[in-house]
Amino acid sequence: MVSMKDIAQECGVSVATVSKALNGQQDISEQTRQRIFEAVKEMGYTANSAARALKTNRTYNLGILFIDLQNHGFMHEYFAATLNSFRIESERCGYDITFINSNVGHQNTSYLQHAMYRRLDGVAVICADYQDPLVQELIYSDIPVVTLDHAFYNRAAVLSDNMNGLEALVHYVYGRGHRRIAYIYGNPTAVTENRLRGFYRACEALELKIPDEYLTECEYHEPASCYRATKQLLALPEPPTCILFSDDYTWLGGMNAIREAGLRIPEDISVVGYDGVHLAQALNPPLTTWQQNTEELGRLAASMLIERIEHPRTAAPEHVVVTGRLLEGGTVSRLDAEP
Amino acid sequence: MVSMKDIAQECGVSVATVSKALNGQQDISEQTRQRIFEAVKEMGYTANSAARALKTNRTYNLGILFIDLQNHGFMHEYFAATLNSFRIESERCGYDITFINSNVGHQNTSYLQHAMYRRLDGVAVICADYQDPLVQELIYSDIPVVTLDHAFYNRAAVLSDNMNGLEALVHYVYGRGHRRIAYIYGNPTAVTENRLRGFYRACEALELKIPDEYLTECEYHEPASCYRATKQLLALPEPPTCILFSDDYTWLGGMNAIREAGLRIPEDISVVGYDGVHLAQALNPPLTTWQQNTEELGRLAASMLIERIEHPRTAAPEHVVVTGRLLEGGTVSRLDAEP
DNA sequence: TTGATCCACGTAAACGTTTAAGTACCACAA
DNA sequence: TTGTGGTACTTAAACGTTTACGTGGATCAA
Repeated sequence: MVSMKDIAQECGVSVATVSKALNGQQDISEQTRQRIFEAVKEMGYTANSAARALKTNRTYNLGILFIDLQNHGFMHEYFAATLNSFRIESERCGYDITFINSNVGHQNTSYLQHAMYRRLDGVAVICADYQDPLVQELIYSDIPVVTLDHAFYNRAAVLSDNMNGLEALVHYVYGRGHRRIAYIYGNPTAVTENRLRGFYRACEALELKIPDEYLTECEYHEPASCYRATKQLLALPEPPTCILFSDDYTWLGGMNAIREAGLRIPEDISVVGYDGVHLAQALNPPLTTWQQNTEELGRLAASMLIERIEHPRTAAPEHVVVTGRLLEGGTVSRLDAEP
Repeated sequence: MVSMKDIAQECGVSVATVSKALNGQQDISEQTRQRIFEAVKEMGYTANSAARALKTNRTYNLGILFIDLQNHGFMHEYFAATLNSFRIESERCGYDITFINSNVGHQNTSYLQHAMYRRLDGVAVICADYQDPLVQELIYSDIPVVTLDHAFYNRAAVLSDNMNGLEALVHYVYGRGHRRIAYIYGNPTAVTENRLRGFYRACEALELKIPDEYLTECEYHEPASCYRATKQLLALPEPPTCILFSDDYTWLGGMNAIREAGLRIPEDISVVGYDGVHLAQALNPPLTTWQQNTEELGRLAASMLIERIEHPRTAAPEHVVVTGRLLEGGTVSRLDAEP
């Protein structure tokens, strides 16, 4: 592989001169710079990132912690989309990304060790078990960190507005005349708890009395569990006129239960999802839901992280909230009479 | 950051001794080895991958070319799942992965240059425009390469059995009594052309005469375009009894058209997808489709690539075909009478 | 003429490893 | 005694960069 030494030899200059010419230093004459660039092209020189990293202590590599225990991997649209936009922004800024795992060189290591081994400039925690001590060790290390949907003290974070999102959804269906509103929420995490909080807040503001049976839990990303929960709701003596579902994917289980009961959407019952998954928008009618701004979440995570890497002193560890928006599909009817 | 030099000083040995101890060389006494490991733990030493790479010419980093022009990113389940299993297998073997792009250090470069800059040990082309000269430059470079769903001369490849898959689907619906079989295929790529070939082969073997109107194209990953194509099929004087769709996602457009026409699935019309997307299995009835073995595709791509990296002479550049399987959902009726 | 200034380049050390080759010491056989 | 062989290290060079500092020559003012 051709190195700077070869270029230097070819051009009859020192290695330092080649380095400076390629890095745009000012104390190189236009003539020799030209000569060097020509030689680089002709001989097919490519810089060696490892050597550069060794010398400069900068790898231009960002770590991503993306551990999902259920092993849906990139199949979860919310994370996939956020990850994608994180990647795009990183690349735009000249950074590559590396997934952090615990298998460095055939031996089991901690996430932090992996990050240190690769000398990552920074780390984004996109998806992980935040209770895991190994995750916390990484977050509270000396490496610049940004977390998604979880806020840590003195660490940067981007947060989707889960509480406001659910609040807005309740207000929306209320505005269309619904009073008997049920909520099938996902099993407890920081995210679902925030949504639940939003639900309560809206109910309080609207002075809505929601019976206990209207609030049920279902397993995250498990349509079958949602199917059962929906069935129970429909079997109530006084069933809800509108059901909020934990997320667009799980909702499919609910849809099956509703179809099976011979009910039409939205004529007989209204439904609302959460996420803005593509597929649910291809259905007829498209699902009314809350679309999280994944594009912005990923982009911001990357740019905040890079900011903290490149300007450690000026960039404070903020917690930024990204707002989503209502996707008004066709699954919420307008009720004229109030019960 | 603590380096080998610090460890050496602490233990009163040379740097070479530390290196050899850590790398499991045999000419180190058990005593000093112990001392060194203790110092490593106490002082918190982590090896520097850049320095190691510089010296050994091995980065234990695999490149992934994953360029989708439509920018669905990881949202496409087939690629997402394959990528995920590729990643898992790579990590199991001690490799990290790096996405190849064209933005190295703020300047526009070729894919090959990026790969060379990072000194990637090998590259997997998961998703890309294979006509692109920059992609071909990468594939025909000196770097070990494996491609997905495209075979190149003297290069390793893993291929999903698109032809057999579609052939099997036709045989399946034929076996259930269908004769008027339509196929809405995706716009031409190597993949869709193979599927179309499978369709023709099955028709030939079964001596099926398919009218021209039964074969229509629709835009890849565009439910709306599939919606229109389906509508046209349903409006024919003699509509098909079964429609094969290009893929599970696009099929949703077809589903809407069918629902809109007031037809029931599978009582009034049968449908078949391709891919085995999770969501389509959550519908009721679950879609009958061909499930590509993404887990195996990704795993094999990684292990073949690593094999070629670690044993360049013994590992020949094979083309391996991975077979999928029929997912028998509930969307194909059994026809008793033949038309 | 001298001395200051500037330009364009060279020198050399350093980053943290790996590894071929060398060496000091000891044990043991002849 | 000498020679041989093995063990457990050390030495030193090398990988490809970057960068602080040095330097020789040209220019120019006094």
